[in-house]
Amino acid sequence: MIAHKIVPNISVDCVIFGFDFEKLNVLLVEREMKDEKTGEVLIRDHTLAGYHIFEDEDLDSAAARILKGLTGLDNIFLEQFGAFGQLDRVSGPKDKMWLDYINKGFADRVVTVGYLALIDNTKVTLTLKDRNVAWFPVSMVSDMEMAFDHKYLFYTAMEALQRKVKVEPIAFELLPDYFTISQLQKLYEALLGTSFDKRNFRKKVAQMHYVIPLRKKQQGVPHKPAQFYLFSREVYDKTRKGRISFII
Amino acid sequence: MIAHKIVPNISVDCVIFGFDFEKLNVLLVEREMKDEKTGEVLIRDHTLAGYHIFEDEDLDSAAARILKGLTGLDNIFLEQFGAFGQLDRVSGPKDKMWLDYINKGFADRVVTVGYLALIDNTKVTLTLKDRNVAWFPVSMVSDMEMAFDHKYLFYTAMEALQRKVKVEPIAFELLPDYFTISQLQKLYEALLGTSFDKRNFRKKVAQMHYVIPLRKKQQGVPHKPAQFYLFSREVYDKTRKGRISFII
DNA sequence: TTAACTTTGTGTAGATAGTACACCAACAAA
DNA sequence: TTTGTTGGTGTACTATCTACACAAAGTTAA
Repeated sequence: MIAHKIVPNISVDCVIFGFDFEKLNVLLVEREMKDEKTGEVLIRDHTLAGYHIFEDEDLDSAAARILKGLTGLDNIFLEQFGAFGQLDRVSGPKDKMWLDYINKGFADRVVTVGYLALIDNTKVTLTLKDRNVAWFPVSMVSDMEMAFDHKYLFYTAMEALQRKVKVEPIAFELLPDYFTISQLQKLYEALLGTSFDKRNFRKKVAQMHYVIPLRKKQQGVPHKPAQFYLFSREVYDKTRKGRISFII
Repeated sequence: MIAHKIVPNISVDCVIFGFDFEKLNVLLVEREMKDEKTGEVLIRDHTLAGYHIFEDEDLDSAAARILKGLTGLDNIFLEQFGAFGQLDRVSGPKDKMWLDYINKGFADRVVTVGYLALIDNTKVTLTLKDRNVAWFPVSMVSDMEMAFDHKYLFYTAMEALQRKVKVEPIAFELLPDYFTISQLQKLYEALLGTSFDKRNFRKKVAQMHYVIPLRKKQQGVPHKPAQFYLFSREVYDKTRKGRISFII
């Protein structure tokens, strides 16, 4: 293992979203610091998955590295949602104390680049055990204490996600390869915080020729089994209409 | 004037767009370097408006500072479109030579944050004289030589602009306070590289209640004078419909 | 084996928005 | 008064959006 030199004033933070067929979740890392003598808990809050970039790696690679380290996953949807450089973003009292404590040679002034990651929950959950990493419902974030400006980063990521999801077929990144229309609908409802009429939603999906029905059906469910579908990016790219819709 | 210390490895670059009622333009700075002895031109190309951030300023302020320095304008639409951190982004042969030449203590590895600025051409043009700064039609950029990865930044900004313009009422930032519908149509056509049917376009504008007709008309034009309109952000914010339009 | 439960999956009618298309009106200049 | 130029309007057709109710296909429990 090569020791990489970090860039002390540039970091990358990942807002990692997952969907459990019920609600949208975000992956957070617990940050804890105890008084060495008394054992008193001085800091216990959460941070996004992030780290400083290395001197010999670009931003996207740094984000991918962090994601892989935490989830074991490769080839994940990962996209920038902004750069953050407020002067005081890492200098709250707890944050100062923390940086002192871990003593890694990070600068006082750090610009971070935010990445948003969408992962298929069914493929993870395992690698996380015995680490201080866990999924939290996005609705819970408002009540949590978070390090640095990470709560702000989270909400910025959330807004970016809601904007993108209306305009690009990225929601599928949060679903397994095979999914039902109901699952897709629940996902959009969770993402946008709304609810849709079932028949109208399905009519819409029927127009998306890149959402392709399979011969497979659910099995063992105590109700009428649903049909599985898959998302085809090839079909999407081919049939995509460059529609212009001014906002009214 | 206080001397600010720069951050050697973080910069901001502004892609400044303007509209002259005919086409979309971008503001570029000429970069020239001559051999000290022979006078031979070693470098003559263009860069975006950019500079390293200062230690005591955040990213948005740095972008605003750069914009003000170049155009004299304040309160300009200015929005991030990405962060760029490729390892080799400032290390082409000419770029190395240039950085050596200007010798400002910039790092070899620089992460830049791209900002896109939209300005009302009628308010500038003046302050630019006797500087190596000029407007270029965006269609001309493909044939120009540009410093660093600035051509790539430009195209990324262009795509971001085209995306945003379909979904947010930011095009108005490129027009004067009062404008005609034809000017608005030409602007959208220039931005998106398409053309629209006049009647349908005007029907659409009529639905945008935030585009408000004035009593004023054009004067001194050798044809039927057009009515002026203005954009009202207040009305926009009030009447905005949170429409969801999945892409098909 | 029947009944109860749960989720799937379907159609229609009215309203709204999108598209394609041609001509007269108002002004300046010659 | 004619010419040139841009501004400004309406209609018929199609596509999409919205609101809304009930039978079908499974499992489970009586």
